[in-house]
Amino acid sequence: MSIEFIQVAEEFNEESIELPLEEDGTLLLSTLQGQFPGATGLKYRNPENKAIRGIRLNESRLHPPNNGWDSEMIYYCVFPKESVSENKRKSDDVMENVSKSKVSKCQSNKCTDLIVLGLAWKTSEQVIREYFETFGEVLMIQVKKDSKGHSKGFGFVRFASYECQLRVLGQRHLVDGRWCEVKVPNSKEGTVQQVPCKVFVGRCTEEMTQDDLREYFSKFGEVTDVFIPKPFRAFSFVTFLDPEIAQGLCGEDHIIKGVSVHVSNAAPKSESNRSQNYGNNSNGSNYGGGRGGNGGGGYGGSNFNRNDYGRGGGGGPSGNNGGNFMPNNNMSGNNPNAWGGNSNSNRNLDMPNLQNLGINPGGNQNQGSNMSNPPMGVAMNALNALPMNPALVAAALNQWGSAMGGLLNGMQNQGNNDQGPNNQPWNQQQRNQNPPEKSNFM
DNA sequence: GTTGAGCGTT
Repeated sequence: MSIEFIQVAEEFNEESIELPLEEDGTLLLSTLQGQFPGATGLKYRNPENKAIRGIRLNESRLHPPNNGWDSEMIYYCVFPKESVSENKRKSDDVMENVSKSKVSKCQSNKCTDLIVLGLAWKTSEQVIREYFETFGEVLMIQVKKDSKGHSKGFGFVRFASYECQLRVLGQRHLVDGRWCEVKVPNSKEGTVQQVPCKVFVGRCTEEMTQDDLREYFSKFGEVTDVFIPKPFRAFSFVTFLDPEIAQGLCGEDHIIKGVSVHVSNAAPKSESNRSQNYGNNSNGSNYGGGRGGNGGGGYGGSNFNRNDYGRGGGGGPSGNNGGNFMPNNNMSGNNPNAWGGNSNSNRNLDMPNLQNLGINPGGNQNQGSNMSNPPMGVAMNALNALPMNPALVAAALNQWGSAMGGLLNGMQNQGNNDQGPNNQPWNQQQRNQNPPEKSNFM
């Protein structure tokens, strides 16, 4: 009666792989991740009502649906937001291109220790290692502990390849039942030069879909995100896995669907542009920046539509419009001046989120300093002072924004409101479709 | 035995 394998595919319309079940009928998450690095769960289409159903996940085991696994069914991987679902394809070529290009002279693609925030107290280095090894070779895992040997809830990870580092920074992480954040540590600030992954694509037409852009730009390297503002605004953002690919495209014209588009840096430009406002706090949201005070909330009220389960971080302090940024308008006169105050029409933030904008809300990289978390303008000034290519500077912001985006997407609910018993995050429970066992967390 | 923003030799 029981089956030994189930069919799993990365995406719809992709070929499936048979994955072995355990004796108890569950599928180990590690088994899944062995074939699909970065996957955090499974889903399938319920034949009865066509709805997508999630597979129960508990203690790193995927449990069969109530009526058991169906050997005829294809189960599909679930990836965290911003996860790269095409890892199997382009990554090798990308890194080839990169390593053969101008990168080596620039230390931007060096791995650094990454801080992992939000670990469960219980989580061991071994468990963390097993998790991150699904992304690639791990050189070091460290959990910081107090004198009694109890975890402080954070640690460090170091990858062997920069590609892995990029992937990991670009998403959030479910480690041992907790959503964790991985960032470049503050101590590395300024040391690590991050390069922009995101480009601005100007002169887009309304006919260009996300898929069109993705397909077109994928030939240069792995595309991890395509953002098209709605309503239509004649530009979009394309994010590549590899920043060098992104850099290489900047300044170029490309023809997509017979239309010439212009690629430029998706980054804040100069001081002069910075007084602009991303618009409208009409829904109470705030793209951060502006307040001179602490680096706390500011984004709490934002509505990140792309997140299915991380919502509800009730309104952070509204950071009254300081420190906002224009995308780089200098390259193409065609970039619509769209960020500025138009926008009562954008009710629910179909505007790009922080990540798409490449913005570091609240200057969080300066935590722990006495700089009172300067708004971006200040950060930019500081960065401009560095002997770096301004494009790379912009990129750094981009990267930070990325990390922050992950934070916003993933961390919003964890540990604040609405937690279950024992401080278990309900969002986790929702994902698991059942309340987590206590043993999951403590 | 509690905690949940943070930033690494212990």
